[in-house]
Amino acid sequence: MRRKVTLKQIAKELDVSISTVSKSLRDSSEISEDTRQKVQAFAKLYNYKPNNIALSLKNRKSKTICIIIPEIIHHFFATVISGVEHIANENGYNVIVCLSDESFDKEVINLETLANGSIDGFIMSLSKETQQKRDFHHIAEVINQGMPVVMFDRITNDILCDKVIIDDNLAAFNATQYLIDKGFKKIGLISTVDYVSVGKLRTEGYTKALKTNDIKFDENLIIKIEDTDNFESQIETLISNNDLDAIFAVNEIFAVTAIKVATRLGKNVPNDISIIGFTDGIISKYSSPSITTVSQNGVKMGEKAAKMLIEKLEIEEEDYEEQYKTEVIETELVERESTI
Amino acid sequence: MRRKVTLKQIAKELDVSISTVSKSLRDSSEISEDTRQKVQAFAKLYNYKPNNIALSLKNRKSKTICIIIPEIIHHFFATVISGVEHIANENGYNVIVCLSDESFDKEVINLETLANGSIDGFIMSLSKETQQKRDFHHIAEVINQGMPVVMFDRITNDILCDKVIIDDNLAAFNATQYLIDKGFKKIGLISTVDYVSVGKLRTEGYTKALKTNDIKFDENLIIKIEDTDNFESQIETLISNNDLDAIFAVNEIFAVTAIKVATRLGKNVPNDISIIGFTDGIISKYSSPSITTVSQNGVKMGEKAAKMLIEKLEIEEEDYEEQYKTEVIETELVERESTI
DNA sequence: TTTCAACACGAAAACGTTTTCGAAACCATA
DNA sequence: TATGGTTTCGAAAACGTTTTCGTGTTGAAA
Repeated sequence: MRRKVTLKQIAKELDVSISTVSKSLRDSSEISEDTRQKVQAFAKLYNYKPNNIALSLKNRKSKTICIIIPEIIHHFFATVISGVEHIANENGYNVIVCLSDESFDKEVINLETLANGSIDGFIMSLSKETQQKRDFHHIAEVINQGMPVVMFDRITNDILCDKVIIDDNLAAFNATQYLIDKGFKKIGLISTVDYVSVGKLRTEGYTKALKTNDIKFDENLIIKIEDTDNFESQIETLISNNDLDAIFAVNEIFAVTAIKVATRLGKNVPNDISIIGFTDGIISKYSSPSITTVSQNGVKMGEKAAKMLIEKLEIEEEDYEEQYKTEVIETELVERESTI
Repeated sequence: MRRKVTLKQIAKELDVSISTVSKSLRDSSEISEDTRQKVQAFAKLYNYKPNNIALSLKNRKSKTICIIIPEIIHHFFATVISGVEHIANENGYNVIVCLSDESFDKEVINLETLANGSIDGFIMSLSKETQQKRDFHHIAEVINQGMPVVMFDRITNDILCDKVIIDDNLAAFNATQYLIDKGFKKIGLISTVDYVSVGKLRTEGYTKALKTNDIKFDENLIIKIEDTDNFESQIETLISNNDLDAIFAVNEIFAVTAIKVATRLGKNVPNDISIIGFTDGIISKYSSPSITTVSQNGVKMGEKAAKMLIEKLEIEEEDYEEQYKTEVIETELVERESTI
């Protein structure tokens, strides 16, 4: 177990100065062909690699970005990470992944511990708790310190920064419209509580589609799920109490559970009831019947977010102008077997 | 946008030395109560936080660990990350996530770029390509440089290091035995090609169970899937050409696809054919019928791996003795609807 | 022989910490 | 007053780089 070799050690061995070694390795013209080769050969022999930490300190940048997500188990977030990682790697950046576990406090801690030189910028999606509290001072703080932040998916308008989202409202509108076009009138909605920004937006899209098509809005056809424990019974109540033509669910889990419950209640999907989900993950793909769903393309979101962040990081200090963009990623309705 | 304040700046403002500031902030008894309070108040006012990079350089450790996985989209790996992150955070470590995308080259690059001070240790699961090439020099190298490595799930015996695995062989044996106990004799196996270590082990467990119960081993009942593209047709051939009682699939995707194909072929799962999968992810849980499967508990694997790594990192240099453990995580058969 | 550029290299600062050691300044005791 | 022990602080080294600037040596031209 030999320790990593440093410039100093090489310098000592070859009886030259540290500067000479450094310059030789960087092919500086200041150094004679002779010593340059000697140094390079020696460095190669001992497998010299510059110490990243020292470089970070010197350059005042770490070439590392951090992505904070509420949950890694969600397929969507995993795909976003995948996209971020891809672009980051292409540009020589590393990715630190932090999980907030939907907790405000963990989000704060993550930001605080990493905003001290460890990383160059953040990509983040808000935790449920943060959205509920509407307390964003921790984010404002890191931005104020000059650290770029890109928010995605679960964002807030209270913070000025780059954002990448899908048009949740429009996507939900289109999904609902798709059902309406099939001739359905009694369309149920399985959504989340309103403080989850995307849940609220999707609910609004659903409502708008109904209104646009002059379909009576019925409060009873909507359930908003808070905790993830006993939502199956809520869905069961929804389906058995109303003779629904179709259901729009704001995520995969809700959609697949709706299918399961409907089937158990003796309804055939899609013949008796059509179901549309949101997020095109493995559940939608492998469910039977497979699920018609709104595809968000998490990979593309991650890639876009990473690109925006890195772009901010690489512009020179003097050229910097405070200007924020919000990118909207296209969604797509993937038609499968759960709709007629 | 104010830059982060440093010790030097505080020292200058208060007209004391850097050492005094540093000591004051660390509550050194060398400093008088007076100046200590003065410095601390000032630091708090300007929200001073020590620069992590500088600390890393000084302490020669980064308090960061890296986990390299083949694919983040796989639910199992996501759960492992979750476990690692949890334990790491508890111990004040950050987690860098790297994806090898099942590529040998990316694995090498990840190891090389991070093994230069950026991180203190690795947790990794081998890429398919690496397992196929059986080339592990890159891992041997970082270990040789004194950097601890913990391998999990997809491991190799060619490298000496800490490992955390499940007993794939035994788990597969138990799953097969479970089917045999139900009275099934014609049991199909959907596995991966042999160079994927876990695939091979699970195949062996299956074979052993048959042998132990004096059931004739039939080559035709086994398929080993290489690429993930057209495996559905292979499964279809398997099911339609043999009148199977049951199927053991070595992962979720294969299991759920088997259900889908069997259903399409007019067979009822579980009444006509029972199916057991491997990995207890969302697919198994939300499939209809839900899938009886071997639960690996990725979270526990990740936690264990992280614990082992951090333990290695925190022992003093002089107490260090080269000694490696292999931890086996218990598996569990989760009974659901896909078996009779 | 003197002068001057070109060449080859080294010293030192800088990035932001922590820590060791030395040195003033103060007080109390002999 | 001389001695010695505290108390309180600062200088400097160290972590491993890169880079600026200075300096000594060489060779050629005057």
